[in-house]
Amino acid sequence: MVCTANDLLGWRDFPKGLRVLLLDEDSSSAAEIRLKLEEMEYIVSTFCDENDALTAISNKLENFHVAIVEVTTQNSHGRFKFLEVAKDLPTIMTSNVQCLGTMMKCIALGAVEFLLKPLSDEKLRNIWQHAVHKAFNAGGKDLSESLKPVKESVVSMLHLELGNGEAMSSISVKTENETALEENEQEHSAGIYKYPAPLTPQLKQGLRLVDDGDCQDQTNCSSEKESMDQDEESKSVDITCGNVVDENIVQTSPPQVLWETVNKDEDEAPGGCKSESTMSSCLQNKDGPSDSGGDPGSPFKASGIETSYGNKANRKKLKVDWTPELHKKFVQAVEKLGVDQAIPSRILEFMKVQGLTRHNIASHLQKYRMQRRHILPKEDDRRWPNPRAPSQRSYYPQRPVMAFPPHHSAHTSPTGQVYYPAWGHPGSYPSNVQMWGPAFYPPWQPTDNWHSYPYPAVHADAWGCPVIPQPPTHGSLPPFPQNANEFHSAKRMHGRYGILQNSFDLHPAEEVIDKVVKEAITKPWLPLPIGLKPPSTDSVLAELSKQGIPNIPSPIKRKHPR
DNA sequence: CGGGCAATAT
DNA sequence: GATATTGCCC
Repeated sequence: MVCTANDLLGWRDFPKGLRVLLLDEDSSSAAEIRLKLEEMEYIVSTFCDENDALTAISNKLENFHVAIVEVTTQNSHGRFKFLEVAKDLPTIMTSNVQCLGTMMKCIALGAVEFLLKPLSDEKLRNIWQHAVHKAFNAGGKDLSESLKPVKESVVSMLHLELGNGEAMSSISVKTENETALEENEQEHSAGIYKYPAPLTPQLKQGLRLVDDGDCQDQTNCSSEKESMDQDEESKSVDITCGNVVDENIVQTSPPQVLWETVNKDEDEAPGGCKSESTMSSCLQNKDGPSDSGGDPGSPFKASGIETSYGNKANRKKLKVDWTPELHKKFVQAVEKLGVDQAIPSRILEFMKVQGLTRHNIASHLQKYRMQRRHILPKEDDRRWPNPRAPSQRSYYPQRPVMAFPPHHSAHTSPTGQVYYPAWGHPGSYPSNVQMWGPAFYPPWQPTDNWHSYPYPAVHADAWGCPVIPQPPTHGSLPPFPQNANEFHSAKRMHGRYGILQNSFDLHPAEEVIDKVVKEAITKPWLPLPIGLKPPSTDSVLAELSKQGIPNIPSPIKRKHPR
């Protein structure tokens, strides 16, 4: 499946760093446009003279990703020429006058769009689409150099496989909602080439909208009823709803919101309208500095979504989509509350996410605990071969409640351990792969094996798993793979693998390496010390078996019979 | 009512 | 198969 325009619509801030050639004889107009573009973080090169522009293009086509060219009745001829010369550069024509003939000719000559002046923010904001469109439709061969990075970047962001165009998960890709968090993101203005992912901390939530649902059950983000709590940081959960029957995308312009289609085949039962709705968090955090350019319109200028999909007795289940952000919030809540206090209702209260129900939380909590149970005991087993002698009643090691700072670049727990957020910073969440791991590590955890091995690449998992500070030897490494390309397990292993190789001398056995990699791939949530041989479940079992312990109680089993 | 777990659904 | 929802028990 190929990436469709729909997939791209939400990347509102993608264009940062995109280079725009602006050709406009009207200097004041040019200045104005330039200013706007620059506010949007495009990089603008202004030309008043057509020939200069052409020269610039011919010299360095790769310096531009998209062009905006003013056309008048006087200069139209030259502009047409420009279009022909610059046919590899997505060119938007603009003019004060609307002349159908001119428009037609421009388009015919390859202009991607004709915009009437004045060029509003709206018009300008999305000009990047042409670059992306070109990038994806020009075919690898004649794809101009300037657009390749664009393509790569987009591919990265969409978690597509590069190369063979096997854009696998394009449909399953869920855009992540990112609170353009308060922090320190690397603001390389032109970073698009280097760090595509971080570049888009502004990536806003993607909401899957399926047509025809009742979106407005209890939880609609649009529900203005008792809107969010009076508080300042409430998020809300947005539910997309509707049946899975064919749906068309509705592109709303509300900032940070992407309505994305879920093209599921309706192989569903004919009669039974299986309306699967998902609720994804849509941070409409007012606090967010995110609204940089803010949408001119109301932050929530609902465009039809709620209105058109609002009714329906079809009150089907709203499936909560635990986006990383939502999850993160959840984890934070749990951590803040402390394990003993972490019960659904409190978590719910703490999270302040509109639309979430206690049940949702409970469910998630259940999974969360399951994961912990699955993971921690295993690590414990490594230390204490006899799993049958649990030292604690609780599966959740107690840890002092700690107050997280509002930002997540790093947290320091009372014990001095440094905690990192799941993915470097919220903006760089590279995938929709949920990573489950312990939110709390037992105090003992980091003290032995963990510390002995360099493990700079992976700092934490989604659960806010603590990580050790970077060893000096790897101090120069980035906090986390910054490249969204590394989104899926195999690739995410890159970092680990690198470490692995570094510690090759410690464990030269290739099988070991393979095993480690395999397991790491299989269980991406495991922040395993790579230098250390991480036993797979099987190997653990085998080892235990060798030691006379035929099996270990399944962690999945209920704690106590009912 | 609400927590927690298993069963069920998607 | 993983996740989320439902159902049921306490």
